[in-house]
Amino acid sequence: MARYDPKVVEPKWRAAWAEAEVFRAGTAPDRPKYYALEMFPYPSGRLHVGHARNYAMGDVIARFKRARGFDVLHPMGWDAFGLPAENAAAEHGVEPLAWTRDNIAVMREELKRLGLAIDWSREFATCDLEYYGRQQALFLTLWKRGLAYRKEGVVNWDPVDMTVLANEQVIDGRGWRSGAAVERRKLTQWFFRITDYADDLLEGLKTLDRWPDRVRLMQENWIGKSRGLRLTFALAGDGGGEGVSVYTTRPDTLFGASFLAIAPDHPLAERLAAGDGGVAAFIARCRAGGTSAAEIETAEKLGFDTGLKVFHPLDTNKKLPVWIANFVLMDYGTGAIFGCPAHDQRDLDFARKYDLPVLPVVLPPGENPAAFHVKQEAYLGPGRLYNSGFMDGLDVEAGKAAAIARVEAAGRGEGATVYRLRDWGVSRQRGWGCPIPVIHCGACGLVPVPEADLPVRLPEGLDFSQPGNPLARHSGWKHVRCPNCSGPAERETDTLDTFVDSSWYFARFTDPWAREPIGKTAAGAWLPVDQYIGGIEHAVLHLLYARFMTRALKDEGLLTVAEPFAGLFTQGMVTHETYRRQNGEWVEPSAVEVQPEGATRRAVIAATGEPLIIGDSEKMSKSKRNVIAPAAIADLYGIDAARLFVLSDSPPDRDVQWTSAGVEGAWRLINRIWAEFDAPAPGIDVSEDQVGAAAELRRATHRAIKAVTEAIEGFRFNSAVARLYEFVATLRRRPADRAGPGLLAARREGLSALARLVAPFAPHLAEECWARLGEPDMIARAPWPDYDPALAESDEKLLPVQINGKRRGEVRAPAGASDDEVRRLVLGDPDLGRRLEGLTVRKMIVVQDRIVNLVTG
RNA sequence: GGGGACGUGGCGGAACCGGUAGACGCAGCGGACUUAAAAUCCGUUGGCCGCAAGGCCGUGAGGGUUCGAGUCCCUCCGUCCCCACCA
Repeated sequence: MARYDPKVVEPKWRAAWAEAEVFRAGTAPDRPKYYALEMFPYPSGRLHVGHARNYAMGDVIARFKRARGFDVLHPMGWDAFGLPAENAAAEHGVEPLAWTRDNIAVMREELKRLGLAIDWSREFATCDLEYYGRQQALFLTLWKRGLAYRKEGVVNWDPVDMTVLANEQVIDGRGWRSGAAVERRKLTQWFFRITDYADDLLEGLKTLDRWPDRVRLMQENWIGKSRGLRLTFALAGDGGGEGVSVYTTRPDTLFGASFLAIAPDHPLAERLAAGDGGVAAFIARCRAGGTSAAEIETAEKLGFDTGLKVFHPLDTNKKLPVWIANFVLMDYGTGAIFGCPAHDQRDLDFARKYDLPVLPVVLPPGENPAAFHVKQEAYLGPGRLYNSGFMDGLDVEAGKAAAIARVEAAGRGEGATVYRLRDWGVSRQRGWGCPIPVIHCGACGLVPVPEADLPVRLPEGLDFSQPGNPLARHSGWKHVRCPNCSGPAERETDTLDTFVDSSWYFARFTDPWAREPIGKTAAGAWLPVDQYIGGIEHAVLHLLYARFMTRALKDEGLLTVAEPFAGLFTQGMVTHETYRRQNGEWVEPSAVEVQPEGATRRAVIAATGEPLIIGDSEKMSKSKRNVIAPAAIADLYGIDAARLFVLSDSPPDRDVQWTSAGVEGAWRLINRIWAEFDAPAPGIDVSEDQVGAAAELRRATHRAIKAVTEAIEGFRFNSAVARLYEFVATLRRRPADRAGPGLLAARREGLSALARLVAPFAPHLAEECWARLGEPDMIARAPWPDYDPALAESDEKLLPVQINGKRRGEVRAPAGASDDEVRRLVLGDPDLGRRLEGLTVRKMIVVQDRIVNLVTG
């Protein structure tokens, strides 16, 4: 009996797959298409088992669908622009391109070692000129369509690194890399007009029935649609102009307004600041405030009374003061609010601080108008309007409608829909990204780089040693002639946010050889992605940007679908225990020995015996030194064991804790499976009834096929692996292989099914088993086993019998037995009869093939 | 502050539609093989009572609906995630 040796078997089959190009997509036009995709990795340098789990999941789907008769597209590439390469360049003086290419080379080999069913012929990196050059063409397309534009906006500015930071790069008000307090700065930046699609993106969520509810909800909240009233308050006195436009979702509380508040960035505030040092100083004070959650939580409400007054739009006898307030945001609504302190907590806090009137206008049910007062808590609940003129007596909803109607009739405003979603700022002051293909000409303004001059190539030899944008510092690159007037001009030195790179790569994969950015025929044939797999951390940003880009490209006629990802699965992480020395230094798991000690365990450094502190199981990270590399596992047990383990121990959308004992369990399974194929005929139990044994084995086989198939389809890989364990245990019991053609055939059927059921999880092992069965072709090309539903069911059921809901016995009944049959069996059962002595059966509930419950009086 | 998810043995988890709670794995315990150990194999393992047959309890806590609740409803406790001065 030959021991299974993954070190020999695994490379052999990987070479065979590559040689035969089994995973090449688009080779079977008669088959339906299936596009399986995992979010492509950032080439950070090393693969860890978290990657392995992510790609193993996609691989199970890809291999399963291939076996089920689909022409599967399962590509791989690299999300290759980004900061780590610049950091490496700054710290070690290496070119970002060289650093990235080296990392890709290492990670590609590591990925290949996972034995993934990937069409490697389609591989590309976003830092390839062939990719980002075409992205520049797409940028110009968006610009032409009015979906890209420049505007002055307030951005997160890192004063040390001298660059704009995305919101997600600001952690607790500080730059994630420099640690410097982030400033809010006004800068002219490029934006994508994602807000044009706000409603469409929201509506589209309803069609994504194979997305997790949680992700759809997060996107819905992020888009943040609200219905309300936009109205203008006319300024009293001179200097009035057009008045102040305000947005509210509570027009019903209009009569409770006691002040107007505008954002510090509001044009009116800036106009006032120009002539008043006090205003200017207040605005500066507001800008200094941090944006972290903690700071917002504790931030004091600050206000500045401008001295201006506005008329109440529904009651011109009433004038309201205009304040500048730090809690009003310029980029939501109109950047101005009316304050109704009685029914908004923030307004109330503000009113109490600055001694402004609090007039309740919604009377809670059961309250007396004379007795009801708002003290320190605003009233947000339902009720009847009062103190509200023509709206008195209406409920909140009717009041909203009435107020909107009246304001519209008076020509002072209109019902409006407002979204929380903001346009996507895509400018980055970075040197390692896709250059924005635009030229600034003193005479002609913004000029697109002509198509013939594309791509705009990143220059080599950029200086990353200083903070700021190396493209802007580069001596020659930015100086060009204007394509229009041939006068001296400058290139745009901002590069595109790397989220732009990842918002169309899935379309490029369908035809990476296309001359144009997107090969329309291939994209039309392959998209949408049938199953997309990736981390929950992209629930909003990447997944929303990709949905926007797909819509924009559809409107341009380049794509035929609006939704890029028909199915989405968000996988959990792989975690590992952390170990640290008494002095706090982290120790990597390979140096640690963990021993049981009573009910708990103790960890020591294996070499020295030095005791360690066992920490929580956490996401693998370099800083905590708890990273496990798949290669290390492959050396010990083979990559199939690692694949099996990361898929088996937890549901795929939950985190899984990596343990060496767990991998050893998977390794045991591999050896047990191999033993069945390697030694097909020992172990005889002659006393067994062979006909019965064959039937039982066939039942187990068809049951296993059914269970594993359904588990894979339902993304319950952990359950699928559990069913494999069970099935192998059944085969191992090995009733009698010696004689009886029925039994030998049943066993052969079982082994053939087993190999194919195992194949998505442990593909190398499966190939070896398949070959051992004498199959001439590879299992990678074999069809998924079918099951016979009749065979998967047993013809006799063991029905538990409950008396008053407690299990008290059981009866054997033929499958599908009628209520009456079961009744007779239950009443005729001597054990149950004894239990029912002295009791009257009032009711008998029979659930076919499942359970019986007797209710006694 | 708003929104959401989840609480099941020593551990990871299973139970898909309300129908035998704890599948499968890990760890533990007992045994076989071995001079011995490792590996492997067999058995066993929710708690309590009992020699046994068997009984009682049990899915965070409390209540409800139902013949029947881990699953549905209400209240509470705990953990985690997302968003957040969003008008």
